[in-house]
Amino acid sequence: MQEERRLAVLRAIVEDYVSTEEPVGSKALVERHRLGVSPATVRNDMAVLEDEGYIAQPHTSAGRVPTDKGYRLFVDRLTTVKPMTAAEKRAIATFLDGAVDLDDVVGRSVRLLSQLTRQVAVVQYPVLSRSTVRHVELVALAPTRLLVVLILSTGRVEQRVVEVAEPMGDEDLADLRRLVNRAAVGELIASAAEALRDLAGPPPGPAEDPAVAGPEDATRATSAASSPVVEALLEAMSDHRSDERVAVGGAANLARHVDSPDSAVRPLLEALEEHVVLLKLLGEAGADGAVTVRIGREGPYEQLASTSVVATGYGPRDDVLATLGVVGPTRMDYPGTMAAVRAVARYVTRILDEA
Amino acid sequence: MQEERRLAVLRAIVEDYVSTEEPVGSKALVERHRLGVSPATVRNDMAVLEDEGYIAQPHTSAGRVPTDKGYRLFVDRLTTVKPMTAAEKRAIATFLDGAVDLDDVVGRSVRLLSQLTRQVAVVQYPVLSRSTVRHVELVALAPTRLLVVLILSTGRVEQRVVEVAEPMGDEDLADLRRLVNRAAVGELIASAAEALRDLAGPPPGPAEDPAVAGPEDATRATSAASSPVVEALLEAMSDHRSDERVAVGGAANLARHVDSPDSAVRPLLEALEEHVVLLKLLGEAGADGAVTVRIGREGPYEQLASTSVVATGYGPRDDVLATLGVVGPTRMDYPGTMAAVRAVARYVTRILDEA
DNA sequence: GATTGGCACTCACGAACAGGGAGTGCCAGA
DNA sequence: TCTGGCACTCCCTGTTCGTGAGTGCCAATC
Repeated sequence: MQEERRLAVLRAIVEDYVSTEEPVGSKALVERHRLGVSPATVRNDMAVLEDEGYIAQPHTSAGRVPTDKGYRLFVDRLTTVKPMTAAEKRAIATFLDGAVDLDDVVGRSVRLLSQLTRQVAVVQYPVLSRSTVRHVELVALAPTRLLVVLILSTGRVEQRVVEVAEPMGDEDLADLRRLVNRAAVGELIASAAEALRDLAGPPPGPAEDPAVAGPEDATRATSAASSPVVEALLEAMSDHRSDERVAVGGAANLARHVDSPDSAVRPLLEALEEHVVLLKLLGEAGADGAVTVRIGREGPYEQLASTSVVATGYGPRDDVLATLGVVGPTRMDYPGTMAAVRAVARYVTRILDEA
Repeated sequence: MQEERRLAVLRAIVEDYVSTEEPVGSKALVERHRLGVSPATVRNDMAVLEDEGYIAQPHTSAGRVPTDKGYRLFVDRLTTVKPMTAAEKRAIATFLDGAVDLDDVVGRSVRLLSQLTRQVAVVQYPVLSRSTVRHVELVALAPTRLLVVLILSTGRVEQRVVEVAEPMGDEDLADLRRLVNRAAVGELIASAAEALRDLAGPPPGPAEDPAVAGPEDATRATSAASSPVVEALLEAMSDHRSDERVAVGGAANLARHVDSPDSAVRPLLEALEEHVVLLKLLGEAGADGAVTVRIGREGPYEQLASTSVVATGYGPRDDVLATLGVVGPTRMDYPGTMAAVRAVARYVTRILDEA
């Protein structure tokens, strides 16, 4: 009974502190919330909450401020994610629908998310490892120079220029293209990589049984070229740079916190440029629908002790392709942020599904 | 004679103010620089410089601070761009040499430039308008769905998915591919666009003389498909999004100025996210070698009155493909920044030339 | 036993104030 | 034309002090 009220008090403290940005006292609390008790009672509750570590005082005779633990309890038990309004949903849908390609989808998402939450938004590009090879294209730039283009099911395009030992004619090129595509198209990139490695053949024994690979496909020129081409493809596939790509938006929102004392804008700005750090921050995302919240020191970086991360996975058909989320001060509107993150993840998933 | 010394005083003021970040007084000036005169003399010079608008006092009885006009004079007449050391040059070269593709070149440049200058670096992607079409690739995703890939001489790849009215066989596809490539490859994108428009043919008269376009190329399916494909290509070519692409790096360096009063980090952070704004900031770049400096209010944005831009064009063979530069507070090390910008532009140009 | 009103206490914050110091302008002399 | 000297200005820092919001505790009350 009193327990229940204590939680109500905690909720009220969190809500007030988030909106006013100032430590909240017992008197102000009973005025702004219909708690039905006197300030003195609230004070008693506060004392208990403080003992239990949910709130703290910046100094004696100041109001109370939620601790990380307090926010945690708030997020876990005291809040229900408020659904977006119909108007907001429509706005999200139309904003994302205009996207022309993958880069654009990601770019729009990040802008949208940062505007919805007025925080810094981070969107990871769909990772390669789950995607399949849609097509491999070879273009002759010069007699011994090829442009290799790898097109993936996510819409991502990787390209490499390779030099080959011998000049290739149109026929050779067509043969090689057919060969490579036959091996890779439709496969997950992991298995495609394997198939391609087989194709290139083991370097020690170049005189392998040609009948296995396909007798009439392998002219001298194509087999000479296949090795560097396959190498480029493998490199493009395993290139971690792609896995690590993220888009960041709304950094200007940090300026709002520039005056608060411990907000530590500096390390966050630095983190935003280190994409590896960002990915670690986003963390392992739960499946679609489950929004992960990491509060302050729960995260992996000591320097970001006063920042929280709200993130979730996205991707078609329960296949979590990547993660998106929001980074902001621990003092943030968790319900609103979680709702926005969830909504955007859903719509992005839908868009990718359609494409 | 006195005129000369006055300029020396101005130079000394700029240098001291840039390094100390504090208004500089007459006494400190004679101590730190061998001016060979007394503080009183310097004070007289300062009074003249202030009358002429080159320096100003934040308040009475404070030291002097350069005005925009003062910085301008300093940049134009009092400074020689100090060349990079051999070690720096080597570092730049090796850092940029590792790049695998265009995106990587740009990404590395922006990181390099921000580290060299400890400011915010901005690098514009090479613009489409000067580049030529290297290849157009068509890939069938489904019977009535094509992936159109446009490959440009700069290494940029644009892609679009288009729906066509009638199913296309492999032959149709090959025909169309040949047709499109014949029209566009090697052309500047402006003339390629024109050629493509001719190819699609005027919609009112579909029964144009087929002999002109090439009799056996145009099967029913290909001519039905050509229109949407060409449309997608034209869109990709004229898509201003590509022209406007820029990379930004080193935003964390802004945190260094977060405490200074009028530095106005906020609008700058906002500007960094608005790529159109950034491009306007970089401005029309002079040819390679000529570094443009815009100081404070010389720039187009009132809100960025206390930020300067140091920029230059880059691109192979006097062909200015794009612009790169640095954005920072008016109080910045102009000689060092100009040297870094110039050096990076040169090396990027060389890299692009080789590719 | 939980709640409440009362009361003394603490401490951050802002205003008012004084002293020190860096810097200036001006003037007379070299 | 330069220099030394001098009075003046004002920013900055530290101090003091009053005020007010907020707390903790206790006795009284429901």
